[in-house]
Amino acid sequence: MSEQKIIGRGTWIDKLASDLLEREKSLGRNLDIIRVESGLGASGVPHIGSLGDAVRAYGVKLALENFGYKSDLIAYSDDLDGLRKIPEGFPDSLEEHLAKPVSLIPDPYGCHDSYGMHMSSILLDGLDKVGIKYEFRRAVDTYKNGLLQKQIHTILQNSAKIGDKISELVGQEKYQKYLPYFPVCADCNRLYTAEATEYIEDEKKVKYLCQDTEIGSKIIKGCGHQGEADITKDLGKLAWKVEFAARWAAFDIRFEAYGKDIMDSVKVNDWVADEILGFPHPYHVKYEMFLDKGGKKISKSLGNVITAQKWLEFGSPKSILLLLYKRITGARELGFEDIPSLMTEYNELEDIYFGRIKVDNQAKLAKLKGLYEYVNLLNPPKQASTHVNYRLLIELARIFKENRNERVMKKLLAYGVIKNPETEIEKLIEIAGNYSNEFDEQEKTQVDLDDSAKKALKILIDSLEADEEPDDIQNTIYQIAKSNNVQPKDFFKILYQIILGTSRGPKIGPFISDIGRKQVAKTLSEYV
RNA sequence: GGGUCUAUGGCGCAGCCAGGUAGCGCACCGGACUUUUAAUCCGGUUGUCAAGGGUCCGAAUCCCUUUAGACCCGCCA
Repeated sequence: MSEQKIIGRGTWIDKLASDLLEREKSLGRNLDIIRVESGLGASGVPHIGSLGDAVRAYGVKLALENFGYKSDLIAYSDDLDGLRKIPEGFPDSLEEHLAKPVSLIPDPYGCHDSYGMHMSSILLDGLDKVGIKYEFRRAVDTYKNGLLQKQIHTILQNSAKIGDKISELVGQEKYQKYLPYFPVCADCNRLYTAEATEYIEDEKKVKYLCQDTEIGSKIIKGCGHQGEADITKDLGKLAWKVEFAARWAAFDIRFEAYGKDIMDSVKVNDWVADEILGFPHPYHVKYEMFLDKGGKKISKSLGNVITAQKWLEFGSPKSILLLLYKRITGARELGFEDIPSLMTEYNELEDIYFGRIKVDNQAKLAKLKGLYEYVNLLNPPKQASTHVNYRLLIELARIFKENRNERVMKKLLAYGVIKNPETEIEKLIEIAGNYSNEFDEQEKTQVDLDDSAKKALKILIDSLEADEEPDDIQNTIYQIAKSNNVQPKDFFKILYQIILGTSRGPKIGPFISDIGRKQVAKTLSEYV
C-alpha cells in the first residue's frame, strides 16, 4: 500500500483521466486536444444533477490538463428536443407548444430568445457562479449549420441494421418500423408527431407523416401533413438512441459521463459510433441520479428541484463543488439539509490541506488534499481562510434576526471565534441567515401557563422594561419564580419555549441581554 | 422482462472505486460553568461493517453466491 504510486492528485478524477488517456493511446488517436462533453437539459428546470454532469466533466478536463494535455469542455444544450410536459410552476399557455422543439418556443418570461434558452441559461448561470469554464453549443445551431449531415446520412443508410440492433440491445422495436430521425413538421412545427418512414438516399430526404402520437399519457394531435424533409436543409433531429454517436463523431468527443437513466441509450450509441460511424465511442463513466430525501428521482419537470441558484442562497459555491467532486459512485439522497455538513467538511479539508489536521495514511492524505484542490478548481488558496462553524452561525442567525450581520459578528468576536470582521464572514452570516430563515423557522409554540406562571411572567416583563444590569437578570428570574410559587426549572423552561421554541437553551440572563431586554419583554407580553 | 445502486453503533451517514488500527453528526453518560438553565467547553459508552464463501501476510474495502430495499430502462428525450 505504502508503495502504491499515486496517480495525479489521488482522486477518482485523476484515475479516470488516466484510464481515459491509456485508452486513447491504445486506440492510437491524436491527443493534441482531448474534448470532453456535458449535456445540458433544455426542457425542464436544470437541477443540481445536470450541473454535476458539467462540473465533473470540467474536473476531468482539469485532470487531463494536469497531466499535460490540452482539453476542452463542450456544454451542449439539447434544445431541439421537443417539450413533452409543462414543468411545475410554468404557465399553461405552453400547452399549445407541446412537442415543439424547445428552441422554437417563445420564452414565457420574455428574457431569452426561447423557452429552451431560458432553461439552459439557468444552468449556465449556475456554472458561472461556481467558476466552471465551458464552450457552449446548441443543438439548434448544430443542426441548422448541418454539422451532423454526414453522420445523419450514414445512420439513415443503415437504419434497418440499427433498428434491429436497438431491438436486440434494449428491446425497443420502434426503430425497426420508423427511422431514427424526427423531422420538424413543416406545417405545425411539431417534432414527435412527424413519423419518418422512408429515406430517399439520393436526395437526402426523409418522407414523413404528421399524425397523432402519445407522449407520456397525453395524446398530441398531429396535423396530417405529409411531407419530405431534406436532412441538409430542413429542421429535424436524430433520435436519442443514435444522436450522441453522431455528435461524438462530428465533434470528436473523447469523454462523456452519463446518468444511469440513459444507460440504454448510451449502450446503443456506443455501438453506433463504433460500428456504423467508425468513430471509437468516448470513454464513459456512469453516475447515479440524485434523489430527493424520499428516495424519488428528482424530476426536471416536477417542482422538487434543487437548483444551483437555490443552493447558493444557503451554501457557498465550494459546498456544491465538494458535493460533486467528493465521489461519483453511489446513489445519493440530497436535500438542502446537507449544506451545513458540506460547509463544515470543506473547512476540515482545508485544515488537512494546510496540515492543521494530521492524516497518517499517505494515499488518503493525497486523496483528501487532491479533493481540496479540485474543489478549488486546481487553484487552491495560498493560506487557509478564517473558519467559522456553519452550524454555530445558523444558531446565532436564529437568535439575531434584526441587525443580524452586525450582531452576529459582534458575538463571534466576543466568542473569540474570529479576530476581525471580514467580508467573507459577512457573506457566511448572510447565507447561514438565509438557511435559518428558510429551514429553522419555528412555529409559535404552544406554551401552557397556569395563573401563577402568568403572574410571574408579568412581573418579569415589568422588571425587564426597567434599566438593570444584565448580571441581575439571571438572579431576578430565579427570585421571581420562587416568590410566585413556580418551580424555577419550569419557569426557565417556559422562557426557553417562548423565546427559542425549545425546552432548553443557553444561560438565560446574558442571553436576554444579548437579544435585548425590551425585545424579550415584548415577546413575552404576547403570552400573558 | 432487463439493468443499476444501497445494506456500517439507537437514528442519520462517511470510509469502499487505489486493501493496512471502524469514523462523524444526533442521541446517550460523566465533568466544567451554573442558587435553576447548554445551542458552549472537556471527557466517555455504544459495531459479529446484511448473510455465506473466495483472494490476500492482511478485507468494511477486491471477487463470487444469497437475502432485503430503492431506483432506472422496457413511452420519449
